Amino acid sequence: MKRRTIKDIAKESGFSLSTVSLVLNNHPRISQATRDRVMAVVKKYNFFPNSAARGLASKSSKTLSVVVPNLTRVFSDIYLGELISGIYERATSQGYKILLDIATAQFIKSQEYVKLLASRRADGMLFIASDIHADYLSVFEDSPYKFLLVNHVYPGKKLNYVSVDYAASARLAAEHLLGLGHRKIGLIAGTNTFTGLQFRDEFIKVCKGWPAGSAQVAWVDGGEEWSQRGGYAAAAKLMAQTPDLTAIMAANDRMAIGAMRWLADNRRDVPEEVSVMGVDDIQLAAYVNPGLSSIRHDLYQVGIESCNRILQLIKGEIADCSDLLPTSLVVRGSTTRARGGK
Amino acid sequence: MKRRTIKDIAKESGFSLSTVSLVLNNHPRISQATRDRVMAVVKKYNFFPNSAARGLASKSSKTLSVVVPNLTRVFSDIYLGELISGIYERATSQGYKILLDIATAQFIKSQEYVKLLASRRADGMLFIASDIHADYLSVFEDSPYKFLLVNHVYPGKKLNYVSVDYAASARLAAEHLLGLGHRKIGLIAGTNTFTGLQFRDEFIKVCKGWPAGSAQVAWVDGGEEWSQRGGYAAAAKLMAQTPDLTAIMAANDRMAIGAMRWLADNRRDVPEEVSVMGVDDIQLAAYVNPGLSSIRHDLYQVGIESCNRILQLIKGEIADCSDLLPTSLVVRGSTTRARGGK
DNA sequence: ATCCTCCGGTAAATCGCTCGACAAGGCAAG
DNA sequence: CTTGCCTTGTCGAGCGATTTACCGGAGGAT
Repeated sequence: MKRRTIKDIAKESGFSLSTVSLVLNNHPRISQATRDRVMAVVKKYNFFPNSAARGLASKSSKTLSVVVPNLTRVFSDIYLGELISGIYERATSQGYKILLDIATAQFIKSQEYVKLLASRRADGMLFIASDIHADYLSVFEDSPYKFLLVNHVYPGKKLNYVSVDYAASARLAAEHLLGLGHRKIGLIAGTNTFTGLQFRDEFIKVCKGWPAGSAQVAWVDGGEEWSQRGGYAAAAKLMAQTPDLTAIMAANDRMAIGAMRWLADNRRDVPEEVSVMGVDDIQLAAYVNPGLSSIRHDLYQVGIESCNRILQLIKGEIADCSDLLPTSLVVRGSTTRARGGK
Repeated sequence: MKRRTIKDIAKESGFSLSTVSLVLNNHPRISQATRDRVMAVVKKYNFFPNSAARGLASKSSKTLSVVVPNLTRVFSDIYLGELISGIYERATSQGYKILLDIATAQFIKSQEYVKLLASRRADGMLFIASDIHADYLSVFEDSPYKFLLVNHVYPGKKLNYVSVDYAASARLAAEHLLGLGHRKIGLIAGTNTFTGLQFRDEFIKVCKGWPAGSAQVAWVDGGEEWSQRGGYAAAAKLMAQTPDLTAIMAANDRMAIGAMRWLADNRRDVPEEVSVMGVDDIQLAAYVNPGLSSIRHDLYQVGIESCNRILQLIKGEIADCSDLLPTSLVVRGSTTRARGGK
């Protein structure tokens, strides 16, 4: 079975090269009759136009680059799943394909992030892998490349982004715990992203300034990976350091679940002795015992929106983008009124 | 900043178009001196050759298509994470990029799976999304397209595959439980994949034929998604149906964890009353309480191996491929000697 | 009948790079 | 001094589409 080209289709259908091309691109210029006759041949051979040739001539690859963080086994992260599903959904519906990359040391070092766009392998880039050391992203400030941070921000750099509003989440979480009377709160923070820092700072700020009586916050770092394991260790550290705290707030659900696990292993009842709260509202949050109170982050929606935006940037419909999406409180069994609270 | 081409580099460096091309492809034909002078200009402009043009001229996209199943939020699945990480690792080291797709209804219906290869958008396809209804994959039997099933098999079709040996896993699991004296076993099976069926059949066969006394196996379907939720429901059904069983075997860890959850909710002690066992040995297996006994499936390795194979197929180094990778038993706290057992 | 629009289709110039065939120059051997 | 070979670089013909400008003919208006 020899490889066919548009030329073969043209010959067989009796029309010109250009006509076939126009048909393949649904150009209105072509009459229905011609269209049908050409398509019959296309179907007959199950012909699909060469995409490299297409890309070369049209100067567009119809491809989006998606860069995810280099966590050890990265996709285990539910967080990414939602995001990518959302992106895929939008991208596909617009005829775009997704090129997947992991932000490994090698990826950064070899400048793959700019190579992808410079070589036109991708028309735009959705970057989910940002952290506070991603200084190399400066290339994209005022560049002609279409670039967007997904669920991240980079204060001080002019970079497009679509993200959940982490400061708002911090506020919701703090208000929930404070409202339950908690005044000694342990915070397991993620400090390797700007959104993580925003969350921590805002959370502490709200606790300090609470009208009904300021609360103490002891915070520890939950580790680079925001993992269950990290949350487990962090809880241990927190409880050793401040044995009398009545609530633990973790910057994501996985760390919160790790913390709950430590508390269970050490015979501390949740929520009777210690309330625990997470962020993201991953599926598993409803499945642990007791159910984990959380802040709902609709990452699927962030994926959809990010993709919408990057496509608009590519089409030139917008010049830049900085969206913050709202979040909401989800109360389950893991948080309750502080023991000994008023 | 205007878009540069290889021609600009040629002009500026004083060499011909072809020379620059050869330099960029590390062709040995070119002397070090020339190479250096050309590369200086390339670096100066941070030039990256247009990949569409490259693909067109070289008839190779240096891209691999990876197709994952259409579970609701697909990447939440740890299973896939390992696989994709392994694939990415290999692919990248060989200069290949990864094009990601989800096997949605639309994907199947529009024949994207063949379009990707026919349009040369990808040089080969790694298909992780197979199930027993994937009949459309017949296109790839004896086709010129480079296609490989990842961690799946398709009895009756001549398709390349690299998979963990599910029958061997079934044997290991059965022998473990039987060795602990279990004679009434509930099986939560996955019946929408051939590997799932192989596992079920082999498990039952070993139980029936056990030398020290054949065991009864009651099996139920864990659902299409092999999820925690499915495992939970399946456990309920199983215990209602056969209240006196002493062990539950689930075809993957997530269903096993769901089952454990049901047992906990219904005050049945694990493993004292009911032993529970899973398959895959996902990270979470060590994190539940008690730790989940499982069969270790090194999916990362499957990813690596799959990628190796598809690259060999592409290069024509091999003509077909059917690899089964070994598995091993991991004993944790969730399985113990059957109560009332001999 | 003449002129002017549309309408539907086509010719041909790209797009930016690869690679096999060819050429020039240097050097060793005959 | 040829001849022949080796090394290094260049020519130029594609690769398979897109897209702009052009063109012939059918109607409609004058």
